[in-house]
Amino acid sequence: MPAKKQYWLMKSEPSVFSIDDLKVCKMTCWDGVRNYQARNFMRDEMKRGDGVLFYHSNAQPSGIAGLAKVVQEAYPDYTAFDPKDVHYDPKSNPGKPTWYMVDVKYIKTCHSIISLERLRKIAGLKNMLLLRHGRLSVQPVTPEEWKMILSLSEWD
DNA sequence: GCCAACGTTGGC
DNA sequence: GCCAACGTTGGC
Repeated sequence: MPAKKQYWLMKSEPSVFSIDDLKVCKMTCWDGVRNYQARNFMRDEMKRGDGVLFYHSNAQPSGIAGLAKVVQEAYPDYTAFDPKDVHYDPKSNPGKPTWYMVDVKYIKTCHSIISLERLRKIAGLKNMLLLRHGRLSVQPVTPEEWKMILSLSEWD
């Protein structure tokens, strides 16, 4: 019996990497996460097949832009070892990696962005981590929240 | 282990 | 570009 499907929200600045970029390349490694809480979710809990809400941060407007799914479970984020990479971490050690990433695959795009402003107005989402701990870049989403958010938009 | 200084995220 | 929230660092 397969493990129960879990759900996540992952943030990206669309000026760096947007849902349209993911649509074009179909799949990407989610590199550059340098926060321990976010790392722990990716490394310890994300499983192949889990659903991902692709969130645009620092955007006009910020909000949920599309859906993706986890296709490869955590492995070391090699950008941490590359001095030329913007996400280089001089303290990390290839023999004992600090940072991990997963691979995610494009599923579909929101007809129009589900803005943060709109999410805040929905009673059933009051306890969503996104609305309570704004800065966490990888965070769990409950099945109820997932279902409710999917019902808020048409999807291409 | 405390906490001030500092850096980063991300909404606006 | 501003700045609040909050994570990290390092002196003690």
